[in-house]
Amino acid sequence: MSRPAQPKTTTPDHIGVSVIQSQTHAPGGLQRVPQLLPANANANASAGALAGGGKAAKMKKPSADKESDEYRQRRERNNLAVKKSRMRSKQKAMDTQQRVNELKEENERLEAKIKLLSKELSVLKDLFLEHAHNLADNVHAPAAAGGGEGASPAPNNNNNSNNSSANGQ
Amino acid sequence: MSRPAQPKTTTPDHIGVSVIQSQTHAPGGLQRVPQLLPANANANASAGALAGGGKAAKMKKPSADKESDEYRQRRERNNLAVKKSRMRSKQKAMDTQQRVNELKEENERLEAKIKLLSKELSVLKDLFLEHAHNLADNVHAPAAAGGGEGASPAPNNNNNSNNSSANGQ
DNA sequence: AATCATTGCGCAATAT
DNA sequence: AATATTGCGCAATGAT
Repeated sequence: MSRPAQPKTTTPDHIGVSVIQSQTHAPGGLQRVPQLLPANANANASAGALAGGGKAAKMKKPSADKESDEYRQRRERNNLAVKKSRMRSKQKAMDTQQRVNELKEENERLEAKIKLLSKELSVLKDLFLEHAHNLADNVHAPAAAGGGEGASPAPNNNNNSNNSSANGQ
Repeated sequence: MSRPAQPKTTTPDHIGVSVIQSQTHAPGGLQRVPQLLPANANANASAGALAGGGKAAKMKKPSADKESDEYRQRRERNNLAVKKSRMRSKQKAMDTQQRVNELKEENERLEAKIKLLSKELSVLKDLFLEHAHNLADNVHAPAAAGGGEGASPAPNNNNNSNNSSANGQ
């Protein structure tokens, strides 16, 4: 659902206008109070409303002036990193989802196998019990036991049939 | 006084129809200064390179000139929605991860069960084979065999049923 | 037309 | 110093 074709990013956008996107600037909306970050030299334009204190001064470390090459370069690198990071994140999420599907499938497979094995086991057990009974009968009546049911296996095949695994959980 | 304009080198810009986005951030410590600037000031404040004459008039579409109550209100609502959406997204991711763990566990459980069943089956089969041999021996050296065997289907019943774990896939 | 939900994106603070 | 993550707000777009 919602699979926008990302009009941006790798697309021939540009409606043909100016692409101005200077966030964090003074121009129109809110002005942030520069304190920890490089942000000083920009009170040029709409100065009127801003009470930009000292301009043109000393920003030592913050070797960046918002417009500085340094700054722009850093921003760009970061944007790239962010993009990359997010891409990974998404990929990871998808992988995880995939994993779920695979595990679900395998689980079904395993359950099927268990079912099969259980059935086999059940059959064998029945056979086993039946035979045991026959032997017992023979012991008691060595000559010729019940003939009527001779071919009919397992009159008592209901006794076990389910305790295939005694484990509980 | 042009804005940083578009990042020049390999920058993913997007279409920006005179969108001066003065986002303000208020990191813990910094505070945003809600500011009142002439309504129109921002609208076309961008480089005058826009299409036709850039008049600072009333633009209907942007339904609000950045300061409008309407605007702020909408923004706030959206910010809220975004936050909510992202929260959900994260939660979902965590749930999925959780699911993976659960499935993995169940998987192990199932495999253990299979192992157990296989073993049981194996034992029973051995028992059967052994018995079958005994019977065969009896046939060759009938001590008191006689027709007593008529009802005993055992020996040849274990036809297949031994590929317990031979299933492929 | 309005509203909420999603998504891509850039910024800046942090973490590594 | 550099990249990686993360929270946040904006705006476009999808879905109601």
